[in-house]
Amino acid sequence: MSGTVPGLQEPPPPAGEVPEPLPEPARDEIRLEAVMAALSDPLRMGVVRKLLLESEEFDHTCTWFGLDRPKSSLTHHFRTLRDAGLIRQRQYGPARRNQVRIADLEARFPGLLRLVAEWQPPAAR
Amino acid sequence: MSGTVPGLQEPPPPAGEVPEPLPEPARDEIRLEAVMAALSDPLRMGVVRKLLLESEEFDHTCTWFGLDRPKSSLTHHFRTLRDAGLIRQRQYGPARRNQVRIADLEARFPGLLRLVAEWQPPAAR
DNA sequence: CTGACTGTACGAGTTTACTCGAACCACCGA
DNA sequence: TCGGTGGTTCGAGTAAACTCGTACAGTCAG
Repeated sequence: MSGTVPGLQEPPPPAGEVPEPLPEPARDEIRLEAVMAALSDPLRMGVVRKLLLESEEFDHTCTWFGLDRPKSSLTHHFRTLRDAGLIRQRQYGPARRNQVRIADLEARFPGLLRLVAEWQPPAAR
Repeated sequence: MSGTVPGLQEPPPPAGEVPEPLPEPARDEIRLEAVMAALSDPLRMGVVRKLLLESEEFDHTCTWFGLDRPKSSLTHHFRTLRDAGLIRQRQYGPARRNQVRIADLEARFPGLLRLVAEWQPPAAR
């Protein structure tokens, strides 16, 4: 595809046991208004959408998304997504890999992820 | 049901011609992230949910919702909902009546209104 | 051990949203 | 004409969110 964005190629996580997820709300604790608030930011909406559309077999680190923001900003946004229950984060050595909690979200708010996947960014970045 | 909330009984709008809607985004201009931001506030989520569940033949004024907030606050929240494209407002004499833009929202974000209708408020007010 | 890599924690500045009082306006009925 | 009702606008205070630099911590390869 377009080769401008770095990091689209990323090695899979080291094979072996899967680390435990970082602290996150249980399925029944995910609140719709918190999910809405998390998705009201275009950057975060784009993160979830990209994970839904382009992640293949394995989950990805924060740098895979090619966002040109400082690391502390990315930490903030990914933590917001995790606190809202949208993504799950696992620590693979030094890297932290992200995936969408598809089963939990589909069970709790069916159809919502489809809207995110079909979302059109306001301006092509 | 519970008789604590005032204004559940409300007369229908005066019969006759229907006023034009107040300025609002066209169907294709409704942005998902703006809708999410509007629904991230529990008060506004409750407004849309109540309209979906309890409005019957006609649309309702702001006081029908029984919200104990100053009028200027309600103006702010209803304007936020209208700017995001969630509700349509029409001026009936001195009163302003609200309805959910069901057809527009269902066409643009199918399934989203169902999530709002099934939403559970964090604490029963 | 040292450096590269990924990411956190803290703190501060800036912006945005929410909240509300006060003054005002339009309409309607008596 | 005079309230009462329903709602707006302005402005300001407060709270929350976003943004980011700096410093630091853990892992891994050499």
